[in-house]
Amino acid sequence: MTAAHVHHPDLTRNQSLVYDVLNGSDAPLSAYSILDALRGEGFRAPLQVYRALEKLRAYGLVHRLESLNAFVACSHPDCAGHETAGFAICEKCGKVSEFAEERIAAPIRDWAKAEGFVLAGSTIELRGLCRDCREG
Amino acid sequence: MTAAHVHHPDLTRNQSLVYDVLNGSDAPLSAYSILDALRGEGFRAPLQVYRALEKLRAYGLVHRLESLNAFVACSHPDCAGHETAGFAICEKCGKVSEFAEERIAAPIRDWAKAEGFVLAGSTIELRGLCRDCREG
DNA sequence: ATTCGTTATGTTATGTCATAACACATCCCG
DNA sequence: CGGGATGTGTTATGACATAACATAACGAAT
Ligand SMILES: [Zn+2]
Ligand SMILES: [Zn+2]
Ligand SMILES: [Zn+2]
Ligand SMILES: [Zn+2]
Repeated sequence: MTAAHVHHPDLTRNQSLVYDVLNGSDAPLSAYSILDALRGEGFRAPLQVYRALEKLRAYGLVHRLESLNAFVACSHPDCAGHETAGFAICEKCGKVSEFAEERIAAPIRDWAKAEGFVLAGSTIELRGLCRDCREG
Repeated sequence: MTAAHVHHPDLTRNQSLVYDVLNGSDAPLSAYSILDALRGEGFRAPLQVYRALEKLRAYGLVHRLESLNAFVACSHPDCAGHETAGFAICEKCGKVSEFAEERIAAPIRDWAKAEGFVLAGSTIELRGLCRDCREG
């Protein structure tokens, strides 16, 4: 566990197990990968994972990557706040960088406002090569 | 068919059928919905739809909405060009507005450049209420 | 016109991701 | 104690996507 989210509303055993698996991975994981990682802890069925993920996402501890059907632990201290986080996904090594740039979020909010679109949430995912993989 | 994509590399029969279904819909459609819509034309299996969709996406005629697992016809004349299109999805009526705002795309490219991230593609999807549904 | 590579198609089976429905347990508060 | 809210376990099912193989259509080169 990194230092990012040490403090938090008490997690249940299942939620904590799922979070730790995600946080210990350096790439996004599918729900079924998490399930397999936790069979030794007694997990048997997908719902045990999905229900934990649902809560962890509500707490802002975990994000879903829509373009991968996979999940990552949040890398920011308080992500429930910044609702317009984005993700840069390396197609070679699988690593994901989460960013929360006001320079990117603001024009999106502006566009929505001008269109009369009531913004409830956003998915911003970039695909490409991270710096390490570009140079390698 | 709108006037948007009248000119184009010849589509095969399957590609043309799939495109017409998407273009005639005012909301995104799943691959299996398209399949059902085309059973009368002889479609029997998901791959017939997925293969057509793959080509249509390569031509820039169709986009995939990752957050919905669904597909829409492009609403721009030449979408193979602008690689950073975004979509505003109304959670009430299902309508999707495609936008290609330089104000939004530019800061994303700038961020990638500064990070050393080689941008290959992007997913930008907004959820919320469209103007009509907000007022209703 | 025949050959041959490329692209499209048809079909079956399988893989991957996600949720419905029901039962039982636990916790917290009044 | 009672009773609602939340968490859990389990089985079954639904929704989305692709692997693998066979056949057909097309187009350019000989
Ligand atoms: Zn975050
Ligand atoms: Zn990389
Ligand atoms: Zn487009
Ligand atoms: Zn609407």
